Amino acid sequence: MAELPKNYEPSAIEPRWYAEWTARGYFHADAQAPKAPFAIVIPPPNVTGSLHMGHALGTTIEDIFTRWRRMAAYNAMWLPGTDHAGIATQMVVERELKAKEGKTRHDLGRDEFVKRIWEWRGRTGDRILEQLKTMGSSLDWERTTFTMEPQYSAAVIEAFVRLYEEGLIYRAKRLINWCPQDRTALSDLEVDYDEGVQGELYEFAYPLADGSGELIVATTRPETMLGDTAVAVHPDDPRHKSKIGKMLDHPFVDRQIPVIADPILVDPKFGTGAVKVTPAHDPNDFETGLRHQLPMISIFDEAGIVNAQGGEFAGLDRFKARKAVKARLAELRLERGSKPHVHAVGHCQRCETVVEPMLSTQWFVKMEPLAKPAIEAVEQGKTKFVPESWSKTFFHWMNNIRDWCISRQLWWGHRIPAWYCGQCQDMTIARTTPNFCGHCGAPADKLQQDDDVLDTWFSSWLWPFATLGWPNETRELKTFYPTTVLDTGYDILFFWVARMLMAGLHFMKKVPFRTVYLHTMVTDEKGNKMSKVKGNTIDPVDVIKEHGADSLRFALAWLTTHAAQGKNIKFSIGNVEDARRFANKIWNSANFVKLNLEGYDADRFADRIADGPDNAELDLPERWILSRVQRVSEEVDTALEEYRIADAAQTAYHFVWNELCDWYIELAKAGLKRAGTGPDGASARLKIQGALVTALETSMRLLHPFMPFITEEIWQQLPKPSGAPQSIMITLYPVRDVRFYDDASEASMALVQKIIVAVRAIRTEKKIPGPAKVVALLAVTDDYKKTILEGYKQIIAEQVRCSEVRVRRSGASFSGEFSLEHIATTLAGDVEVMIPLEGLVDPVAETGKLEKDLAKLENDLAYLEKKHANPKFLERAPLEVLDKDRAQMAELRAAIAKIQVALERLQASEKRR
RNA sequence: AGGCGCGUAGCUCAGUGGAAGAGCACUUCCUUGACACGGAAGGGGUCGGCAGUUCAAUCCUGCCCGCGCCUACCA
Repeated sequence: MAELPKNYEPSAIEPRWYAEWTARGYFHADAQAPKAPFAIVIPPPNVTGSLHMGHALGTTIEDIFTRWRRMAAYNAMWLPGTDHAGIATQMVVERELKAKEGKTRHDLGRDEFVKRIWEWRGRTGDRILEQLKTMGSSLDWERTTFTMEPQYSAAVIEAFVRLYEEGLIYRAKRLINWCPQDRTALSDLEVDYDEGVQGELYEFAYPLADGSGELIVATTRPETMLGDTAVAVHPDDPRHKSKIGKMLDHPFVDRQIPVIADPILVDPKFGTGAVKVTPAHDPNDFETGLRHQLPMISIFDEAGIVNAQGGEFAGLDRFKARKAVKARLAELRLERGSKPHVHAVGHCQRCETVVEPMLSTQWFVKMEPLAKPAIEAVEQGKTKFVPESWSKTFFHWMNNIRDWCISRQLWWGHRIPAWYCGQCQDMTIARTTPNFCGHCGAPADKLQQDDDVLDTWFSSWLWPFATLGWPNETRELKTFYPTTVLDTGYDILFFWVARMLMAGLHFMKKVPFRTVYLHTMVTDEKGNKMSKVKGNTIDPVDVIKEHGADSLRFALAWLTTHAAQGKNIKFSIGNVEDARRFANKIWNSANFVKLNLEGYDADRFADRIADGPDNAELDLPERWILSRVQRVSEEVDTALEEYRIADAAQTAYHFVWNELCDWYIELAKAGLKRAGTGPDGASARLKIQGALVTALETSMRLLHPFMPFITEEIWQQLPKPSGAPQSIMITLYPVRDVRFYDDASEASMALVQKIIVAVRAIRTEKKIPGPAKVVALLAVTDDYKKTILEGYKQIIAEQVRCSEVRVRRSGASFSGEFSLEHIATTLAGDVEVMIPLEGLVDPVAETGKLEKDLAKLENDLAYLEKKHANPKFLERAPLEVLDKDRAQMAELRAAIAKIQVALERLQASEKRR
């Protein structure tokens, strides 16, 4: 058999297998298949997107779950798709239009511009989906969905119309978040608050109209005074009480405004105790305006420029207006000072422009009736959060939910299905373009459709069922809804997860997913958010090119613990390099196995272990490794069931590296050497080869969800019994086979390992070079251990490269066999391990070392004895603890006795000298 | 301001009511036919501080000190 290349080269393997899997249709799940369903829908990346570490993490997690369940014979379906991403996409195309043609979207007009976006999409394709393929994602590509495609759009409109008919969608003039740059409304969630912006609290005076004085107000936004329609004071504030009801002169516009009393808005302890009220540009003032029926005067246009209401300041940008207003107030001697003030300023999530609260007619979803069932569903455990602590955050937001502004003044998106009649002014809501006004019957040409489109999230919240054919009652929905797991970053818990729960319960009457797995954010190694501007990004595409998708995936899986809130995955390329070393280790272990398969017959070995290990006449190392691989399989499977991804990955890693490679392969080398190449050794060879292949093959299946490519490549090359499947993807995931659980062999092997380590430690300590042959003497306390060690002394000798191992009962003397003054001694548990080293052992140093060991053991024993001298402990501690302690004390006493014997021996030889 | 969470080996992080673990880094030795992207043997931690509950606390409770995140309208 050809030797594999020395180092693993992922680039030679990964694309080939992905193509093969796709061609064989392994990723596709048949909705008719008579298997238990397992479904995940991908959080649809933006069409404009390019693969970043966040996608890589989510993809890795989702593919691990999907492959794992697929291998457990579930009907595993992982649904791909992309989001039209309203603002983001429109911005990209607008920028391109500007750069290439020097035009704005208004130059083209709406229809032409939307056409250009579709063209752009056709040109760039779904680049992000192609990138997901390089990750090894086993997505069911036949089900790829785009949120703007006709079928999906119909679902969005259906949802809108139903909610409207149910009275859960309404159109109203409200104070909303407005982005003057993008010139659109934003939902509350789309506003990011910059905490702690250093600003100023500016004070100026409004003169009382009756000339009886003035009222000083404090504000962070002086320019909004152009829209003031009142000044509020606290009704019980003695400083201002007398002014309530009086009028104030506005210095710049021809208007008098009242002094009103409002205990909600005004905190008398803050500022001057008087608050200017601008109902059209501040949420609190808006509420105050409603309470007092104040006029609401908008002073900005949609670009944030002062409008005609601003009198002499009309035409100025908001920030220029601030300076101008302040300057004029100073001129008029109305300025009353200012002090530094730290406050929060809202920015547009997309373009970072300071958001302007504006009075505007928009569409809203009434959220409370939708939130209630979602809260109940989570309370009742119909959907579970992992980690569980996120449910608290969820409840907090859901219990304080506010109506959702869903209209956007964009061109790219699902246009609101509302038509306004030019004849009767009434509004018609319809699933398809109406031919007549629903109210007065006016013909279509009198109808004008609403210009606005829906918030992108209004389409995404339908994702788990709209992708499966809703509103039609499809077989897909029946099979795959509710989906099993939703995996996403915690950053979109409110944007997406909470809203999907609400939509799913409302439209499908069932939760959209059983489990929400919230993963953390990936940051750079210092914990900073990765950003192109900062230049600290790690591009998964580059990482895959250089190190392979398997390494990237394994690195991420290794780091994916149940992360605490507020903690991120600090990622560096070093993590990938570590994973790559692991891939290389696997590769070379497979190489070793393949090089040692002379004459191996997989069918014969399969027959041999068909009834478990007892009838197979296996030796200790084989019984041990086959037992271990089963236990590890159980551990990994359990960890995945509990969403402990890092634990699963690390458990498999440690098995492969530390047990299979470091121990079993070394034991197998010796075993194969012993068996030789002749016919006499055929049976012994078969058992060892079989154990090697079985352990490695099982490891490949265990690791396949984490590292799909390398495991497939190696799996393909391993000999398998006839009738084996064509691909590792369609094998069964390893589940425990308890017949191979072998406590006795594991215990024996643990003892053997302990002794091997002890002998090696002596050799290292005494600086005995490799080839030097030594004899190891073992003194044991009981016959059972003596029997075991007698049986495995050859194995020990092979592993520590000594010429001979002799075992005696403690007390039985080795004297007469070796010169006792030159023996190095150490303990492996309670087994005394001695190596006679003529001329290499300094009796004084050896005495010192042993005394140190003795002191530690005595200290340990004293601790336990003291504990056991406490009657309350004996009375209240559970039996297992007592037993464990007692066993430990027995072992300690035996060990102490051994050291004492060794010390006496040294002293005796000292005397003789 | 409220809520959630974190503080464990030099670094990044697991973990458990019964005298602490991993990866990387570090020290010494080893190119013996799977792998130097390797092997062997090691060093290293009063588990943030103080009190309490308990037979027993790194783990539970309270307070304190540092730090992160989320939500919120303080002019």
